[in-house]
Amino acid sequence: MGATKTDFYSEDQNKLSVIAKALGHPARIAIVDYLLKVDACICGDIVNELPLAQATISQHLRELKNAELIKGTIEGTAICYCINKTTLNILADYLSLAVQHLEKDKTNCCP
Amino acid sequence: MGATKTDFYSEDQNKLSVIAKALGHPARIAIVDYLLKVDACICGDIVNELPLAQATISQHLRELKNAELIKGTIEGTAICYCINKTTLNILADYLSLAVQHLEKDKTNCCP
DNA sequence: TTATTTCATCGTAATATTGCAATATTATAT
DNA sequence: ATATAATATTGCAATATTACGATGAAATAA
Repeated sequence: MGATKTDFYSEDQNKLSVIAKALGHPARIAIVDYLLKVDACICGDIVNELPLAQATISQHLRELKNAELIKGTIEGTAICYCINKTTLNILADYLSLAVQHLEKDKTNCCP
Repeated sequence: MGATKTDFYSEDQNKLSVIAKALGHPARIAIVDYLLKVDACICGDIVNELPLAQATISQHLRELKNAELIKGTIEGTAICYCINKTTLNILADYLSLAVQHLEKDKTNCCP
């Protein structure tokens, strides 16, 4: 056991969970923060920003890329990463709607 | 190896990753979806909604509670769960700001 | 060609997650 | 007190994640 029953859930649910999971590690939040800060697509100086080995950073970047949260293009010797707005939007929209829905809701149980 | 270096990251980064991680499983997205749908704090009929054993659901609920994404109060024999708007807001706000920031940004590298 | 630089991948160890059956806990009903 | 109902916890097996050193691949520089 230990394998997620992906088949059962809706596409949306699976997609949302993949995006959330990719953000579910402080290093990857830190990478996103950094990419937001430098605004452009500065690349692997991320290694200098985090206390992790290059191999580990590369692995985290791959997970962000698998979740389509970042995209990257080869730029000479380096690689240029930047945030994929579209994917970030999917989760952002879901949460906005959820919060909005809760805002309207009067039932204030579970104090 | 295999233990996350929590110490290095900011409180915000850790908090955000904990929330995202809790949403990083389709069953837990499905639980949140269900809690949003029923609007009130209907409880453990969640077991009938998902193809998982009661023990597994309980475990997922515990993780959502640890991340403070849901709160619950004892209601007779049952327990009444509902979404914790405050926590959902933390991630929602972060993503909204990120998207907003990207909107402004002209640099459209990484095509 | 031979470095050097930059990033990716492989192999491996430590740890965490997922899922379930079995059992425990807690409150209500009889 | 005993039974029932709803949820939690425990123990365990399967799998996934995290992190790193070592090595590989590709482009540039010497």
